[in-house]
Amino acid sequence: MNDTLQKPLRKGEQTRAAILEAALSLASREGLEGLTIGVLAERMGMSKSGVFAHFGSREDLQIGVLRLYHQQFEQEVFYPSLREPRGLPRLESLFARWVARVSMEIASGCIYISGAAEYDDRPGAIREQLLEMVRLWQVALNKAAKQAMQEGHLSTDTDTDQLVFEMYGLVLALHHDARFIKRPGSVERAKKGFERLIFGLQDTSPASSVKQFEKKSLKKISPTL
Amino acid sequence: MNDTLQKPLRKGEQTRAAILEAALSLASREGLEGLTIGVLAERMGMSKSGVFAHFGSREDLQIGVLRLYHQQFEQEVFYPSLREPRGLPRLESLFARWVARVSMEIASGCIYISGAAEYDDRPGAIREQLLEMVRLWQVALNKAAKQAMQEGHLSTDTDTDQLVFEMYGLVLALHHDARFIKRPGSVERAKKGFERLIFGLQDTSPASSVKQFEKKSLKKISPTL
DNA sequence: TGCATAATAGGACGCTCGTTCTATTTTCTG
DNA sequence: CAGAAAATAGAACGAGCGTCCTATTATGCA
Repeated sequence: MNDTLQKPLRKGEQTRAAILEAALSLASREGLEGLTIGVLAERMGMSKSGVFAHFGSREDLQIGVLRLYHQQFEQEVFYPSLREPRGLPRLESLFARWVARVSMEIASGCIYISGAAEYDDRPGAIREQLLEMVRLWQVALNKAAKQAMQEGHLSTDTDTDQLVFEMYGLVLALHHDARFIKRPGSVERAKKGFERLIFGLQDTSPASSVKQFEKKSLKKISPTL
Repeated sequence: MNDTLQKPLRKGEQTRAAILEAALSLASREGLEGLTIGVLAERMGMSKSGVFAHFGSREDLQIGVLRLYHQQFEQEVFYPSLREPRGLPRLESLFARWVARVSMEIASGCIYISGAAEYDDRPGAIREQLLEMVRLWQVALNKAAKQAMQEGHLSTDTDTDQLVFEMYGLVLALHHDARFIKRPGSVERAKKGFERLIFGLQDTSPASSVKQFEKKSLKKISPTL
């Protein structure tokens, strides 16, 4: 069998990408489960079958949307924070960028969060995909927290699982209050909660005073997010 | 016009109540938007139209479910806590009973929380009804927190809005981790988070030491929830 | 420039949904 | 117990859904 069909054709992938972007925008507002091929086609100015042909099924389309969101999340939140020095600065950057993204998404919605509610106990490939991404993100936060411990920025007996749990809670509360209740000031509350969370866990022993100072100055280097 | 038709007939209201209970159970699992008259009828062993006749529309059915849930929530969480002395004991009771209820709902789901995600920005009567209930609950928490301040159980400069925000975050994180990720230990994390939250806000001034003692002993009077 | 092939349109399918209409059964009451 | 009224069943509707099939159009390479 000859494998001569290697180069992907341009037009196809191009529209496929455009469809995925529109689908992401739609799914952010209506939920992944509310994403419908008919509406998507209408928004794209295409026929239903024309849109459909780019994906084997609706489920594949939804998973595509999920992957696109994950990619954007990595690009906007995760990777930039890796440029911060490991320890508290990086952890703070992860949280700050996360909050910044969610607060920009107030008008549309975070798919990690809305998806978690939609696929609570609806088994299938979509749930698996979403679960993997959320787990990955929590693991990344946990790792950053552990490094902050090792660097002496956090108390050595810090329960990092607990810390990540509470960080997640703050962002969930932000999403809830800002998006559902439409209450202003939620972003500030999330940030304030994080400060309180970290402040209670900071290593205040004399041995770590130098590193505390390091952290403070690092904060000045990396400006507001 | 004579108003002779006053007494409501028994059978009708009876089945209506039974339908609402089944609908609540269904909506807890599938979401309010996933609640379907066909499935509900099947579960009730009735015809679709038979079920439908008890409600003017699907929306009315959904609002009925919402009201039933609210009623149960009040009965299980709110009213029993009012029997606790005002201040920190009552606030603690509200949170503990709230957590207890949500952790019992892990298999089914809390409609306040899942509903908030579903009706993020889907306008209509259902959203309004849900919003009113959630607001009411947050106001109740806020009031309890303010009373705890007045009683001297919490520091006088406590930001009660912030406190409620973080309490809500803890429960949202519990719901998220337990129900979506299916991670064990989430209930303990929520409780631990609350302890940390309160501990940092307790009034530790000498003048309030008596009230602190009162609080401690009161805790012994009202046993585990 | 031609031609294989990819991309898209159009229509039809079976299904489920909420809702309505009409007929039948059940329930309560005078 | 009879008869009015309420409760329920059954069938049908129009709409929207995902999906499939078959043309038709557009694309990119020889």
